[in-house]
Amino acid sequence: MARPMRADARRNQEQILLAARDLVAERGPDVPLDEVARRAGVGIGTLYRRFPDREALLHALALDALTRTVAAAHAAAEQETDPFDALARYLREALELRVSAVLPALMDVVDLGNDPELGPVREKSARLVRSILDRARTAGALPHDVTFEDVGMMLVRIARPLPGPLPAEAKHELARRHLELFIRGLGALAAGEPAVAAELRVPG
Amino acid sequence: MARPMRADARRNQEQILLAARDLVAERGPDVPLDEVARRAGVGIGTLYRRFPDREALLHALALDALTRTVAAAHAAAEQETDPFDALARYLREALELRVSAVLPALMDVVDLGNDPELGPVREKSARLVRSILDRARTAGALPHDVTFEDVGMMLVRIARPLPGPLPAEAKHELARRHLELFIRGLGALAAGEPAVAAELRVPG
DNA sequence: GGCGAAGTGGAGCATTTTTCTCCGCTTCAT
DNA sequence: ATGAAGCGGAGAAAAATGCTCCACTTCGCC
Repeated sequence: MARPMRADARRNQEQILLAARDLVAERGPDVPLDEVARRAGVGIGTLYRRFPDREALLHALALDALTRTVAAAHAAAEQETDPFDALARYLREALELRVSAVLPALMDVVDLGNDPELGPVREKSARLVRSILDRARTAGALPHDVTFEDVGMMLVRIARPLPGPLPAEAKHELARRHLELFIRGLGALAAGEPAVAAELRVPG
Repeated sequence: MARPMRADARRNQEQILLAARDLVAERGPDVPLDEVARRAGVGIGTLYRRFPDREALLHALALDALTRTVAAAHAAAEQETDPFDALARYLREALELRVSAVLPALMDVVDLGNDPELGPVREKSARLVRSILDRARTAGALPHDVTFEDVGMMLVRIARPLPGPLPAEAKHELARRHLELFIRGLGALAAGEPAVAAELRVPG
């Protein structure tokens, strides 16, 4: 039985993951580990104690991101009655969590699909998000030719911090703005589509 | 008088810029220069002869990208009569040129604004693109609250290659698809807006 | 409030990566 | 045919990064 961690150690571990999340989102999976340690406010030795090497850190980061995605998708589906609102809510929450900036950056390094620990969580999150999308589409709130992959990738594009001199918080504010633009665009496209609902109704 | 370059030297210089363009777009401004040389099909010595250091190369790359942007904006404005078509055409052409992937990557390293050689070209391109946007907006083909910066940044988001295992060409194909989605979204948003044209007409 | 287990930090060595020079050989253009 | 221009890439030098190790500090239990 693993005995519980000491309180300071847990705090440090959380800070490390948080720092890693931001730095990986901004600068990719190769960011020097001593920078992660510095931003987390711990020594490099502490980082290496908790995560024996880069891969261990990135793996933990991926698991964290995926778990939060599942929770966010769940919350959005449960708490919003309107299908389009549920979709919008999920997208906004995913943006705040930075998952769509972190996970793609990890893809080159961690095998999200086949890893025995990450794979199932990833599948679960995909299933949940897919169902949110399907519901929106069935309700006529999403264009028919916009796929799961399209939405996911656009979210990635929007979530990835732009290069440039702006402080990180300003960049994130812009990302929020562009996400709203995207959400509005989806809604407008769906609204302008000729309804095909008739074809879906049971004849007679 | 600088005498003209030997034909093979010119070819090599072009190949180097092309290779740098793709690699900088994909991997940022820190890509190892010998990789650039390899992709260009030249020796590292050749690269260093033409561009004494990394900054010289990136500077040349920026100038090239800006110049092409100006040409593209010009062509779009001249050759399309419909204002929205002109905007769409400019966006598509900018995507093909990779300028919106390359220039932001250079921003951290080259001062596009204040550089005496780059600054003016950049201003010219901004002026042209702004006018394309203004015309589209005046024609009611662009939502009012979507700014020059919004469009530019969304183009950057779409143009930057996503991380992941896909070959570069597949990534670019996806970027094209998402640009079309963006263009359609802009159109749909504008179409759904209450017309304010009345306010702009001369009273009486 | 004392004690041992757990945790910490960062100097510094090892390794890898990247830069850039140098020069003997090749190619172009006249 | 010739010489000026160009080429390539080995390898020395420098920079970036990975990671260990251990003297010191802190926590949490009694």
